[in-house]
Amino acid sequence: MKHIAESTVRRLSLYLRFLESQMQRGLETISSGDLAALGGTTSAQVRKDLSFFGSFGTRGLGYSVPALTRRIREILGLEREWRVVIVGAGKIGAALAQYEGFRERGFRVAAVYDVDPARIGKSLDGVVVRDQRTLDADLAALQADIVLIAVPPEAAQSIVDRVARAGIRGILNFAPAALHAPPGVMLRSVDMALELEILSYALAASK
Amino acid sequence: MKHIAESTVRRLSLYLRFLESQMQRGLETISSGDLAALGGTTSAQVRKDLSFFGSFGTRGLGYSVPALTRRIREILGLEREWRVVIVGAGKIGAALAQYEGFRERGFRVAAVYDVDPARIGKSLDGVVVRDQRTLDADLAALQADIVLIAVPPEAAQSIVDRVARAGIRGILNFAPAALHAPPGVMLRSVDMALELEILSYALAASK
DNA sequence: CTAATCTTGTGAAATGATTCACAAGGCCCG
DNA sequence: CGGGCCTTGTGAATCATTTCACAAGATTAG
Repeated sequence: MKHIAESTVRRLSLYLRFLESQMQRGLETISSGDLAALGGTTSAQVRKDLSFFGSFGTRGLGYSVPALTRRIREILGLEREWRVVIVGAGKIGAALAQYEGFRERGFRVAAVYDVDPARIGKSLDGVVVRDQRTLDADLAALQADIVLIAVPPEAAQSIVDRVARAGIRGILNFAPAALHAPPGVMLRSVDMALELEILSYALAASK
Repeated sequence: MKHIAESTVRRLSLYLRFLESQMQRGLETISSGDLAALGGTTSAQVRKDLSFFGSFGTRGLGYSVPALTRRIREILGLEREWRVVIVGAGKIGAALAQYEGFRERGFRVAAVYDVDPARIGKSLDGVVVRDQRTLDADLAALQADIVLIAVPPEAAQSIVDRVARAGIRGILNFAPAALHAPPGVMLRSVDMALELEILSYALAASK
């Protein structure tokens, strides 16, 4: 299939959120304009986004809410459950381990790791923190699909290298560090301080 | 000034990180190629990014690390301290309140709010959780610049409305909800489940 | 059945971002 | 001091994304 822009995938996720909330209200159909209003975009953008994957709408009427919901979940790969391993059980790692939003959307936290003996053995919402030395060996048995990195920035790259070698193909990094992954491994970063700096720029520039 | 793309500002933040680490090592100058290698981009991109704000380099030599560091900090509005208020003291809010990365980069957590009596009064790294009912009235006295939203998704929009009315012009939202801010208010969202869904898409599509 | 009204799907146009390519400037060595 | 070697700064070209605009399909009302 042709390459799809990340911005398109991001919007599909948003549409899905909205569709799910509309489904709960029992709405049967929805137009591209309605979907656009939520996402802060335009109806043409919505139709173009969907058109990359086929044509799911009915002219004159709009989209079937249940059918489009199902189709987007399928496109995003959300039919299945994804098994997530968190590395780092500090403030951020612990908060992620207990975050409801992951479970709700089909991401199951299979294990949490740390190096600190004071943290190892503690339970976070039913998941016991394990010794990071066993991480590499455990990954296959855990059937882990995705690794979340929540360790100090100087330790982050070595985690990427280790889990990539162990066959992990998806990594979401929360450490404020610029990391590099080998080809075939998808690495994304969420950098909270950096997001604040973008706000800082905007506030300072608009003065 | 001409409008600057968000992707450019994002990269400037990354360059700054790298420059600061090079400064500690005492390096005097750096080339666009070196900066590019870190950010996973190209030397032309680095030069173009910087060229929007002036010309700071020396042909044949590169950029002065201290001078470029200072200049980027200035561009991003980071010479001053920004006062941040966190709304919501649940798992995520508490983790954000204690996050080192903010303090390190000049963002000072001035106050934390919650509605839950069980949380109000507790201390998070020296900041006492306050009653959310006093939020609107407190904001001016706190001289808050930026609000971080870490409340349940259904409560998030009303926080945006309240703090915008109180004069806040920068908001960073961590709730998985599509929010809308009035004109003149900069609103960004960090949606952790959505980042996982983008990974999910990539993993499912590459099969 | 026809007319009026919606709303999709999609080429084409417009806009935006990145990459290319090279002249110009500055350093260093002999 | 002159030649060789780097590296910047920047128009122009390429590539990507968004917006426009409209034909075509589908519904509803009379």
